[in-house]
Amino acid sequence: MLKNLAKTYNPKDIEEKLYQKWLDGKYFHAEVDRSKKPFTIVIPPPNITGQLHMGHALDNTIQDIIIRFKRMQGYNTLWQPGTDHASIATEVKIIEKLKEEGIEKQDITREEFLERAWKWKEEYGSRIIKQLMKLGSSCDWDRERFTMDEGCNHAVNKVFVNLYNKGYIYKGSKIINWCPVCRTSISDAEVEHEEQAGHFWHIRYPIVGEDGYVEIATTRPETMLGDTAVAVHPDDERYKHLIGKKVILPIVNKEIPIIADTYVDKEFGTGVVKITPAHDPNDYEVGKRHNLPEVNIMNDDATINENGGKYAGMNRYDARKAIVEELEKEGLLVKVEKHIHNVGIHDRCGTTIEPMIKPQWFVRMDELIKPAVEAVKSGEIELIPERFEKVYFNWTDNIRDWCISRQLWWGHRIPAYYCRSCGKMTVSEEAPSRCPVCQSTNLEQEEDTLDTWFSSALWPFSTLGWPEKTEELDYFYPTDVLVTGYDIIFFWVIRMIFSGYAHMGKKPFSKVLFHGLVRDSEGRKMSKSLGNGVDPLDVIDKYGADALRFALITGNSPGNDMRFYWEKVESSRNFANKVWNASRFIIMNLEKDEIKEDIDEELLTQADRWILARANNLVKEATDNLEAFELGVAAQKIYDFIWEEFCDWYIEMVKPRLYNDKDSSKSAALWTLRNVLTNALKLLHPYMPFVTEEIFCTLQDMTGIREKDSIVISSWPSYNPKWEYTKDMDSIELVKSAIKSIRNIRSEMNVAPGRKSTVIVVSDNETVREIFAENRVFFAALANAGEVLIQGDKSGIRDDAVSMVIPGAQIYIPFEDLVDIDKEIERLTKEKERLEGELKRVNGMLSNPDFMAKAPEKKIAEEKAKLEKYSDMMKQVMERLQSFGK
RNA sequence: GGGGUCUUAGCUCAGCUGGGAGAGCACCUGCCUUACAAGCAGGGGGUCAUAGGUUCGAGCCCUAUAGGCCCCACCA
Repeated sequence: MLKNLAKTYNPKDIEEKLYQKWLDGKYFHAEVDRSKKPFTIVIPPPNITGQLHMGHALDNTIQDIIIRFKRMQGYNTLWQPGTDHASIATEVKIIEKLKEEGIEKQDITREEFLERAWKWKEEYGSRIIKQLMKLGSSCDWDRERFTMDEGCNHAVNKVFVNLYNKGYIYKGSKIINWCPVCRTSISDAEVEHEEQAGHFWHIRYPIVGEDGYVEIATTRPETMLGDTAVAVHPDDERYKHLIGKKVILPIVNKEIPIIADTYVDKEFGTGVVKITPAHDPNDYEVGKRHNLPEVNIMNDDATINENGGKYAGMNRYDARKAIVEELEKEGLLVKVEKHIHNVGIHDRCGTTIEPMIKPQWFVRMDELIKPAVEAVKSGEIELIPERFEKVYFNWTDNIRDWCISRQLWWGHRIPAYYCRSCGKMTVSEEAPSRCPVCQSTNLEQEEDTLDTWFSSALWPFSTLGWPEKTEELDYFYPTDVLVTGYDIIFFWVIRMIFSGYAHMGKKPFSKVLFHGLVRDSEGRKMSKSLGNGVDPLDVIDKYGADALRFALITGNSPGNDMRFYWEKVESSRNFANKVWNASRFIIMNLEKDEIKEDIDEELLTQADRWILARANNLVKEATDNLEAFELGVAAQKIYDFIWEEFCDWYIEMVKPRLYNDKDSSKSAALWTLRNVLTNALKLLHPYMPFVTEEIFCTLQDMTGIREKDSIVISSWPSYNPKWEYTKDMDSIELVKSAIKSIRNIRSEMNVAPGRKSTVIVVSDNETVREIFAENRVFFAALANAGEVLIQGDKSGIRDDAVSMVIPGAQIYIPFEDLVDIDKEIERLTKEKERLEGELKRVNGMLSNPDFMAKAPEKKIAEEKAKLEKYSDMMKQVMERLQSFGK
């Protein structure tokens, strides 16, 4: 079986097999178990239209790391998965598909349309789920939900009726954002603002009964067709006398009043504003204040309607052009200026929004938002990083009613029923058979559907069974942490929070962990139109899921955007390979011997105790970091430990013992290798689930020491005081610096790699000499030393031997050929200068009375120890220099 | 207009509650050493944007300035 451990790690060979094993083992499945503490995450449900992109990859990797970590810690973990029906996105897809068949949406019935939509969902809706599996996501797939499944539907209707009955949902004609392409209203959150280069047209409106004009500046001349007033500021001396008079609306030739309203900014434009209540939100407000008529001049596709007279049928931009031409012809156009202004566009399709007055359904937010504000203020819900609280409060402080109705077919149809006989409306969860007022059976359901986010807002409890009183709901709710991008804080996070309080009476989650966007290597957003997107599945295909996951997590901090680099994936892949090979080495050695689970601790060497202590320390730190969601920091520490301390130092140190069957501590070496490797694999598992599982299982099969069938359900390593790092383990650090010195000298002196050097260690400290004596084997193994002499003084050392100073000792390497003494002096002088710098700093601190008085004891002690160390090294350097007569 | 955030080695970024500047990649020099060349060993490279301030001590805290990015906002 070991022969199968290839020289390089090949993710393709194992990922699918292992994922299937996890599914078969039901390791991701959670059942209510009151004897264990639950830990729950609900997935941000990906759209059924979606394909896995880097944003998903990052979001789900973070969730998977957390959930795997918690699972190993012994929590009863539930990662609740599911998908979102994505009303507009899906409807657009269906319409596109219909078009390919030459069918327009209006050519088929609602029922036929929905039939096709469901078919589409069955066909493509699970695509993204399969992709999430490739990433290694450990969701409880047995509990997969869909925002339009029966249960969620039930929840949506229930919530709608509840809110309606409490007066929080109302229907009304208000000005809303209209997308002329999608032909639906959208909420404020779905409008993006884009700076566009436009124009300022200065137009004259003739004053009725006088010769004069008022000059108006507008960016949208076509809307004049719907003007019902002209406004000035009440205090504007220039126009005060005109208030109450009338102007003739050009082209339309209609008299409209000049009104006074403080909304007008005297300084801006000409100080006179045309008022179009039906197509501008501000004008709408002005219109309400002054009881102005609202003249809608547009059709749903933003072409001019019959109110636009001869312009009827033109689209908004053609009409603009034609109207400007006509004004010019009539001498009413004063001038045209270039003007940059903000234009609202629909975030889904990029179409310029047309404000329109239409009957729509709204959620009144003022009351509902209160507990959501309080929760974050009091810390009951924690946003990570904290700075997003400002963004959150900025939105809640300026909250406006939420327009929830959409003129779409795909979605939750609003449970309101109109009586064709008496006109009365009934709102109820189930379709009423008769009108409660007139008993007529001639009822008709509201055509509109709900904003897709209406159902997403209920996700944390609808997925757990609400409105049924399920065990799951009782046990897993509130959930623990929500992981999502900061870009949907308004769409989703806030709405889940207020919904949780409104319907459950409890918060939906305790913490929200925000992450940033994954950008391309030049820092641009990945987008289809730019063609700069990197497909996570390509990355997985080339380098493996573990490499992708690790690359996405390392080197960035919560909430910050990051750039995607193939080089980073490559280095993560190299790390996976490093782990693979180190394990291969260990397994190859374990194979030859019989391994026991326990060890006679007497047999452990200093090096063994050192690496066990370092591993123990890592357990503590990585666990702390993970608890605080500092995933990148923990990953870096695990990486450094495995690569440097474990592979580059410990494994190299242990080789002589492994290759010597007579070595009495060989079994201790093997035991330590297995022990440390196992713990390291566990710490790494949340990040790199596949490679760690493969090795973990091989290791178990090999040694016969078995914990669990899978690392997924193995237990998280815990800090063990027995292996605490103690002072005497510094001996290994001392040996390490000696080895580094020898390597350094050899490299600088261009010693041929194969050639052995005699090494003389000089120390007047007996303890230090003992340390080197005990560990002398490492000099040959790690630094290619030949004879190693350990002595108390410099006797017998040639003057031109090259030396390095380390704390408490000097390392000499005599060369057969004469060494360039000047070069040696130069080296020593450089070292002297470095030490002088250090001593100056330390002495400066210690001789500063303020420092001595105010700095903590511990810090002072540290500095004193350093002073001693550096002084000693300095002394040695000086002696050496003096021996050269310097 | 309001708010956030960033400015640290050639590039991309870490740096946890203030206590001797780090990683990956790139670069230079040796090595195919029986786990790994997707590797090993050694090395060069930073006045932590600028200017003040707080502090015994500042990359980290405060203020201002410059530049980049982002979000929110009804100036026609």
